[in-house]
Amino acid sequence: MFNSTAILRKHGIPVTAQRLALLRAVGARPHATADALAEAVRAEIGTISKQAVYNTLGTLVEKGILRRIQPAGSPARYEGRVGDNHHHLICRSCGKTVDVACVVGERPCLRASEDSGFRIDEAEVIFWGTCPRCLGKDGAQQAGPVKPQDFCEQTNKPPN
Amino acid sequence: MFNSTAILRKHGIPVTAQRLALLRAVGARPHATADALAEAVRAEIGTISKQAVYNTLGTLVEKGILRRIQPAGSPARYEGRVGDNHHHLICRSCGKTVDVACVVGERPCLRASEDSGFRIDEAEVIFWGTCPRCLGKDGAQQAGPVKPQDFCEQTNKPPN
DNA sequence: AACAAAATGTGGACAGAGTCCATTTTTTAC
DNA sequence: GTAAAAAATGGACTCTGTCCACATTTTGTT
Ligand SMILES: [Mn+2]
Ligand SMILES: [Mn+2]
Ligand SMILES: [Zn+2]
Ligand SMILES: [Zn+2]
Repeated sequence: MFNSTAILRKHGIPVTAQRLALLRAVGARPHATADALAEAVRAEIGTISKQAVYNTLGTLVEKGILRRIQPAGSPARYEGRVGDNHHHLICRSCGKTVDVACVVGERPCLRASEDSGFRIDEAEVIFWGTCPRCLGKDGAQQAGPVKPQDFCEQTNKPPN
Repeated sequence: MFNSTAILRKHGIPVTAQRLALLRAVGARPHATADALAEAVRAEIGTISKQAVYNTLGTLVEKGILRRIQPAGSPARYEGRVGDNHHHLICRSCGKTVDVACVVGERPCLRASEDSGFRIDEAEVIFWGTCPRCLGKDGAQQAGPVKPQDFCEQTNKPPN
């Protein structure tokens, strides 16, 4: 109720109920989609427009307050863990997304073998695989992929 | 006129004019989008439906004949360079995409610091930066980003 | 070469994610 | 408290990609 306010003020961003609620929602649901965050905010303050969600998340990402990741096959996801240049590990079957610490820390953490004259500022790494739940108990692939909706505990949205 | 045919036959995929044309189009335009490939095919054989494009590219990716990459902020891109697990370097300003050799070769080429019980099969790496053209001559950022359309030589689509 | 079954291609409706825009409401600065 | 600036709203719209029913082409078998 004041921490988020301070963050917005510090960055010169006008403080609104929608922004505060979004910031709280992201804090509670790392790697959530814009849509999942919108629903979370609606549950808390009643209503927020799709546009306010996108505008706010966009602004917060620009200011470096949030981080946006856009894995293949998924809408964008947002998280409050910024500044540590960590990476992600995503289940191909159910979409479960977990953080993976970067051993280097600062970005870009990898060096490209040839830079083709580019000035490289980031090395984005996504590890793809199958999560423990989607693996059979013996490590074999289960019959059908676990549907994302079957899965998430807090929301009935694709998990994480 | 026979190489692509052989590839399809080898994988048990029925040979159609659309598939042959798509395969040629991808060969000539690495990292092109489905839409750009559709236009290229239309220029060559007159017409192809959007659905045939998506179905065929999907099948070819499944069979390992093509590779699909889905960088943030871009529609999917396709390339015929498969089996070498190379990575990509993308210009944030204009979208120019170039291959970066993987020093390891086989995938997953990176080890995650903790696997959280996942069975990891791929480490996807995208280097983000600014291409030589989008950098000023002294390395300073230009005033405005170069629009993708201003850029590509062969097509008037977003480059590479 | 001709045929039937299987697989593809086609066009058009539709869906998901995100953007644009005019208008209304809220926040900020004085 | 007021006025200017910034955000929020909601609805139209765009861009990628998918679904579906039906027409056409490929295959592989006579
Ligand atoms: Mn994360
Ligand atoms: Mn490539
Ligand atoms: Zn899973
Ligand atoms: Zn560029």
